[in-house]
Amino acid sequence: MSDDGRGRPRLAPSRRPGKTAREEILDAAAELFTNRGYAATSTRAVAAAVGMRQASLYHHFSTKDDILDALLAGTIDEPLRFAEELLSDPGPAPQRLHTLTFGDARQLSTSRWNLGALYLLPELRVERFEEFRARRERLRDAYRRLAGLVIAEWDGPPDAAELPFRLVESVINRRSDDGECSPEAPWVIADGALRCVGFQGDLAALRRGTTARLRIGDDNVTV
Amino acid sequence: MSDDGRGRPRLAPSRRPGKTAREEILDAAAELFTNRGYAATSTRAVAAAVGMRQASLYHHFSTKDDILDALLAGTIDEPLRFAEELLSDPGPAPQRLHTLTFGDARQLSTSRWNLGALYLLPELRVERFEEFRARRERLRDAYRRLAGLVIAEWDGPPDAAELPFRLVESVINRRSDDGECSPEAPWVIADGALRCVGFQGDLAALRRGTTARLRIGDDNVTV
DNA sequence: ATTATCTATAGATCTATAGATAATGC
DNA sequence: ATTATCTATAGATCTATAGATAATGC
Repeated sequence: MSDDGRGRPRLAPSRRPGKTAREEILDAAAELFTNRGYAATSTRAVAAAVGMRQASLYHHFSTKDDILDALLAGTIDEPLRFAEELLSDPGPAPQRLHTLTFGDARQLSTSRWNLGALYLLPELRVERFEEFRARRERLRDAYRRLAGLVIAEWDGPPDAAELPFRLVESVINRRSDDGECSPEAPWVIADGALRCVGFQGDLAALRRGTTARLRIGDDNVTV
Repeated sequence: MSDDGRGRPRLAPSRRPGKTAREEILDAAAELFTNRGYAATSTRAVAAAVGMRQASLYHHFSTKDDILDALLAGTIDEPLRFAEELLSDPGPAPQRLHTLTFGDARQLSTSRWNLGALYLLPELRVERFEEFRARRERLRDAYRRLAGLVIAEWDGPPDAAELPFRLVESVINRRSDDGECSPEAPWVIADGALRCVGFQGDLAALRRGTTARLRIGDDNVTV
């Protein structure tokens, strides 16, 4: 923790990754919320997983909902930024859609916890989470627009514009069912997204373009 | 209720569809579990939505988990039966996969409550729901096998066998996000599932075959 | 003085059980 | 007698707050 030494010491030693107590709490909450459910996880259980007392959580978060919101916000900001960057990019639409779907599918499949499983929580249908829901809708819309461009270009099925976003989300279900998602899956999903919207060009070329854009293998991976 | 008149009368008049108290409870629970979450819905709330006292639920179900299990079992049995029937059917694989994906997508999109949203609940990861999880895995496996046949036939991507099942599930997410799913969606999903696995034949012909098999428009719709 | 923790607890739940009651069936 | 409801409540939570305590910073 960056606040190391400040404040009364904990009874138990720290047992979570994270530079700050806040990060430790978020890591513990992510594990419990995704594995046991949000409503089913008590603040006491989160505190125990961090190695602190239940009341001490409230020094870092005002309510349990605030913990959930911090987790959700952390998953959507970068994908949304990248999607809107790609949407205003001048390159060929199929390549952009391929890169977006692969990038997001990979992020969802390799993140430490399967936080995407929280996106459909009925608990999010309240004003408190309006901002998160709005950002996710913007991401969904970026997918639809990009897919629409490919559909127009390849004379694909007009109503299929929704499918690429949903194929990417399927990573969440696979991790939920199997505990993991194979490293090939994001590629298969990106290819599948293009096929769904009627693209019949060279998928291998799109894979090369996506590899180049995301600099896979470099240290500069940004997604 | 078929037990009409038997037992002490309720204080409130019945306000749910269903011939029996059990069915009324399941309808109320389905609405609340899907709209507010399972753990977040109290047995008191379910009882209030039925128009009875909290304790009266326990005359029909021993535990809250039993209510959830009854709801889940009711959604999986028929799709599983139909999937395994199609798997052992002698017809062309693309037609069978098209019919299966359309049938299930339509069922998920038109059911009274979006019960599919309960499939990923972390609460289901306990012994109590093992049977439900096993049945759902059998359904998933039937999809994978049928998809594998089409992939072999059309030299499609070997790893895409998982995608049709996930595309069908995307109906759940769309209802969850939008409150509904367009009547065209099941057709778009069935076509998309075939495209994903490399099928490049006549989709319009598959649609006609699916229409015939499911007798859409007849009174005999079985899925 | 400030910070991060701790102990203790208020007040509001929640699930499930015990036993009474008000119908119909026989 | 049987059934389906009711009232009442036990016992176990759960979230959040109040106020004490044990560190470091100044």
